[in-house]
Amino acid sequence: MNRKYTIKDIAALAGVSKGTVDRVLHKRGKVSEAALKKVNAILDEIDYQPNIIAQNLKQNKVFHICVLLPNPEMDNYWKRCEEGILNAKNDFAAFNVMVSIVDFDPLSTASFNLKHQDILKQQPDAVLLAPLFYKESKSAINDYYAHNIPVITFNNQVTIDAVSGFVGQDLVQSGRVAAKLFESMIKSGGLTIIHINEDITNAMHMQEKERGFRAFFETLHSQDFTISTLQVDAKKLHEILPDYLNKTPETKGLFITTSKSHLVSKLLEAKVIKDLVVIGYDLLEDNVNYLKSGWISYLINQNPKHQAYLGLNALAEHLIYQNPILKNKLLPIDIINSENVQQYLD
Amino acid sequence: MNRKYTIKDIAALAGVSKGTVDRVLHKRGKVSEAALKKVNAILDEIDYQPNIIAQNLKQNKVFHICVLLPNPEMDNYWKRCEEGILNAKNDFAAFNVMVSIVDFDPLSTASFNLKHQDILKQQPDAVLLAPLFYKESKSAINDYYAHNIPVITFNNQVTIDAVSGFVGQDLVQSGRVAAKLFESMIKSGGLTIIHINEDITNAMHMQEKERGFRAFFETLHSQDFTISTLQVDAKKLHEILPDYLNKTPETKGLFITTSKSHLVSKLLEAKVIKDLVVIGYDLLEDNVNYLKSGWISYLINQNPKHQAYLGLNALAEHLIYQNPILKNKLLPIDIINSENVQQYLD
DNA sequence: TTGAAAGCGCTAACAC
DNA sequence: GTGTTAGCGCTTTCAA
Repeated sequence: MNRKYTIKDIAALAGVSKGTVDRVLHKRGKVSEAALKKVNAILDEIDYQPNIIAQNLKQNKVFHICVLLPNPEMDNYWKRCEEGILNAKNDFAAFNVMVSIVDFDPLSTASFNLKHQDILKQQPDAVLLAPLFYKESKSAINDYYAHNIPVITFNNQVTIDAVSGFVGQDLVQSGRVAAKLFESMIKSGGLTIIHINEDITNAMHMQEKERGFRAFFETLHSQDFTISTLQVDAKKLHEILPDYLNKTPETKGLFITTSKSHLVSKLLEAKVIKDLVVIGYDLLEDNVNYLKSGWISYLINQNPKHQAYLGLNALAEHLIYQNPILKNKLLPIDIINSENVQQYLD
Repeated sequence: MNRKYTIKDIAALAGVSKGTVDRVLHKRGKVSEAALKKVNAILDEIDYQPNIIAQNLKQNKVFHICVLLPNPEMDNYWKRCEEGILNAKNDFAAFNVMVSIVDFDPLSTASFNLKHQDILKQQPDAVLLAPLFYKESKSAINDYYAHNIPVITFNNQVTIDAVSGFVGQDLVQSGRVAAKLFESMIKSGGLTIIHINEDITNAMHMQEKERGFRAFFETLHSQDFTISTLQVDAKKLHEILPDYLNKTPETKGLFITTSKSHLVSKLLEAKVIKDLVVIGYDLLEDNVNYLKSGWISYLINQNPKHQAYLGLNALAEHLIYQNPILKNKLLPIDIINSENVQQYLD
């Protein structure tokens, strides 16, 4: 009674062979009206759950998933993504899922295109993609679609029907989270959104965060806050920022829309500019250190590791179990301070 | 070349039969010196990974896990645990893992003992346990240990060697997180820790949170804050709290150590007592509503659903794959405000 | 001490 | 149209 029904059971109950049951279940091959009825009658009564283990064993297929990822050596952020991918790879090794990471130069669209072609040639069963470059990614996704290869994107969203799913965060909402944190710490004054450009790949990210941030204060209808935006190149930060702060003494908070808040904190520390609330993104080592020493008040965790893990996970389960792929998997926007950071690092 | 080695391959390479390979791999049965050497020589050269799918299929075992849980109808908190359990149950249904939830009355140790005996009689393969009552839980865990049944506890920690593992949060650290949040919002004044007792089962929880909270301010070495503790019965809150606040006008913040912060907010709302920072626990519906309307500043998420899910997950993977059980799995201490609450509810 | 063979549940090729 | 059968990788029983 504990045992689950098998096709053998059903065959016996319906008075037909296992083959016929299989044909009914999967609507493959020809089945007579009479047999169809008998089998369906049994299926209606019992709760048949196919044994996926046996299914998998029989198929004995090797699934191949490619991951198109910015070179993890270039940026700690992608390193953490890689960790998530390796975790998932490990989890599914027993299910004959092979994972190859193909990395491209995050500063070069040419490199992206090249590596994309490499993957296409390999004819993988599915692709996980960090779509850094909007136009190129769109074109790549269409290529995969044409080859019937499901694609999940993570980190950056590319709105295109050819993509099977997305794993990431609501960036507009993430701007609102930062805004709310400022509002809880500061009663009034100037808040400056700082976009630190190292390359152009984050442009969309930064814009959406700014949008959410400003929207929050607009709905507040408060005259107490003034919001400004400062767009600055990472290399020029050390000249521009101190100057800016001198000219705007009413500034009480800095919202850094990328993971480079440690650059800002380093400057503030060097010039001993205290009493500024700094909120940034991502648990990079430098950021965490400044969080612990108080130069950064909060970090918002984009959870790159988990994003990548979930993306690969979804693809693997899709291939193995035919699980449908969620169109949009939005992860929580984690608020991190010096006291809860440790558990997020593990 | 993509295919993995099978015992058949090894048998062929070593010039023995599959049976012998199996005996060597699992050290079962008698194997001649010569055969042992040959097989081991092959095993040293290749990277053999047993096919867990086939292993599982062959064993065709149904695993039975019992969950001893406070009745989910009594408290929304346990309801969320139940959801996590059902999720995990669903995930492992394909692997012949059966999960039975056995609920006890969270106000009665007698009920706990009774249900524990019920489970013992069922002789499950593993047990997930919410050890509400310290003494009784300890005794129950010892019983399971005597029957060689692995036990994972969640939510409450019971320090005893007979337990296989624990999934939960560092409660002392969680008190520190709350303290840090207050410190970021309030420059000086009185902070009151409120323990709302409905029953005695949370006593340990509350004490540890208080310990972390006070420790944070002690290491601050600041004279700006005074910390007090208020222990109050839920039914008497409406008389005692307003009185207390009247007598201590310096009070700037309330730290509610249980999930009952909505009771406090309800009172503050009714009496229109604003400008008090309230921090509480858990994403119960009432709490979330007060968070959104601003009567609660932050909630700390204990993530009961995920705790239960991970506990069951660990037991299932232990039974299926013989995965070792982590002694202590500490979950992140999530900081929730009105802007990031949504994603945590999904 | 060892090999051969059956069988877990399912699929697919093959007779009839 | 339908039943039979072989086989996925592994375990286990049974002879030898």
